[in-house]
Amino acid sequence: MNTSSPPPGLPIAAVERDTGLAKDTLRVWERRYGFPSPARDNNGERVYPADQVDKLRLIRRLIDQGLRPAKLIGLDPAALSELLGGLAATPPSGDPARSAQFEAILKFVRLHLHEDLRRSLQQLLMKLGLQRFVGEVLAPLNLLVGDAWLRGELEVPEEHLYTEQVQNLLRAAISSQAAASEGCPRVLLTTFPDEQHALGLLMAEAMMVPEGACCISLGTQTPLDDIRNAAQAGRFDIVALSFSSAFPARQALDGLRSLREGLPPETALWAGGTGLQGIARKLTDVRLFDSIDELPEALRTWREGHPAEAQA
Amino acid sequence: MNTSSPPPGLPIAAVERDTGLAKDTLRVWERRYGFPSPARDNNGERVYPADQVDKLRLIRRLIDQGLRPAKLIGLDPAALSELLGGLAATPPSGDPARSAQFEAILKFVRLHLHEDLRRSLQQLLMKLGLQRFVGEVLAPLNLLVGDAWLRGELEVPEEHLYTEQVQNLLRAAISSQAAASEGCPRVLLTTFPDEQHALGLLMAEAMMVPEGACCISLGTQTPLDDIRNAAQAGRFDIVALSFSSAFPARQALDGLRSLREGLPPETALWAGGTGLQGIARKLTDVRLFDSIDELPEALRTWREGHPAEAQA
DNA sequence: GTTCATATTTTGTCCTGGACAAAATGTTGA
DNA sequence: TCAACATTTTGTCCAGGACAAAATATGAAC
Repeated sequence: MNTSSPPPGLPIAAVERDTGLAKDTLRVWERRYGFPSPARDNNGERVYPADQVDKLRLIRRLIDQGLRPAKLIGLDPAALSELLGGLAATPPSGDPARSAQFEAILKFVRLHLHEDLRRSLQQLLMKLGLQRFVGEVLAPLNLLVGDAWLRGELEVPEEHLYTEQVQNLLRAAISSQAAASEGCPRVLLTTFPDEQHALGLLMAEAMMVPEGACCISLGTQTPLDDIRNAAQAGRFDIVALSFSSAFPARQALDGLRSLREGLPPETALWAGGTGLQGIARKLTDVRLFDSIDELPEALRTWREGHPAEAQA
Repeated sequence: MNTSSPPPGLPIAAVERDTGLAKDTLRVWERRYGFPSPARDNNGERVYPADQVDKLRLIRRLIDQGLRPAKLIGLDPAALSELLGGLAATPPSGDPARSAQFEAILKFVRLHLHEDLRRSLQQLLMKLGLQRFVGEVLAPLNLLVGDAWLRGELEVPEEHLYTEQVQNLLRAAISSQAAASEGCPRVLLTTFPDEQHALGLLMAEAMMVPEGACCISLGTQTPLDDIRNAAQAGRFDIVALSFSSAFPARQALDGLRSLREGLPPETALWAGGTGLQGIARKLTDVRLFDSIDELPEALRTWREGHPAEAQA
């Protein structure tokens, strides 16, 4: 705690880091739209005031939701927040009791009550079992957390706290089930290089391990060539990829196509996650999942088509 | 598997992603040193051949080790590899039996034998207990893996595989110990925004939880302001930060200083990891750890200085 | 001969302003 | 309602100049 100095502002590299907007984009917006309008330091370099960075953050989130810069840059922060609030696609949720539980969990996240958070998730996991926990709790909860994040009700530490706790729970649960080491099919899980979110992978793993699949996760951000090589070297039956909501559709499409070409035809390619929503179904020989609930059945279907290997 | 087309090369954005070298840097090297010398597509945009990207990757690693571009750019890939090999600071390691185990584990990583890898780590964990496992196995093993990675003996998937397995093991072990929820002191763990590596945090947590500390991890990449806010709001006694080997020293120094100023004096600030090696000890009121082994004793020392809170 | 302060080189990042293709949107006709 | 085409929007790329921070070399003082 020290004397609060007048807000000095951030250099362009910090703004790029904080907002996710490329330096080139920040400069071209300034030229084109007149916003942002950073001050300059002695060296002529841009210095962005904190309030402009905040507005940039809001704009960034709206763009990720499909809106376009020209319509956003003129608005004031209040209007932007309102837009974000209206845009959040909170699912109606059937069971009111379950909804109440979700609200309680969200409250724990907001208040950093990590122990309460851990305990309530743990209880649900024990009550429902791993697969139903993922499908009925984590999937909707992730949407709720995503919406709250969009609305600005959650900040970075809260989102991180939630992710950490869920990760701890899932990894522990998966570990305890993973006795079936020689399972079938062999599934390779990972994400493309620009995808940082690991929860989707863990959830997929949690859905498949109880079915007896042999899941090997490479974590996030594996280069395409490496995915291809690892899949062939490890004789995997299925390569599974996860895409979170803001992943650029084109990149996903191109990547999946290219990977499909590079993989042997007998290797299945599965992809899921909210990032694939509006994707053209033009992909041949790639299984797209609208919901993580489809995974167990997809596994069973795969087994029916591969009776020989199923007992290897 | 399709017909192998002649190497088309990568656009500058992909090279930035793959090598970690900024687009501006790639262009200024080309202007200054004549390397890289990418082809151009119909639109006049750079297209980097794969072999140049490989060389750039080697150069990048050597720069991270402290060498300078001018001396590296002229060398051919073989010479660069040799430099990397000679530079690897493989620690001598005392116990030969332990060394053999490490070699076996490295072999499992190289061959993607994830089940053997999991089992051998698991056995060592059971035999040594969590704290000794981290200090005596993971710490040296991380160095070995880092060296192998430097030399190019490990690629992305191997490194990811290792990280995933260790993470699974540690999270499961920590979860099973974490009964002491109301522990003391309260420790907040995280990393700075440009630090992606999570293993250091988990290892620190694994060293402290058995001592009865209440550890809350925010995972990687928390903005400075958010670290400060979370630390104050959560009434943490200690904020612990982890820095991996290539973290820019200046950024660590500035960040730690700024965080120190922003935190209440009664909140301790601890920092560790190979990224802090050559850092000036000019930081006042920041505890720097040369080795993770120092953590348990540091905790005990802290408790001696805070007898009142120790039973709260 | 070591330690500290000062000069010199190296190096990464920032700048301007122009260009253009890919994506998104609007329009037209079946 | 959908597909094909025209138009606008938008992000990324380019060249080439500039400069401060980091790294290294030089020299003075103990």
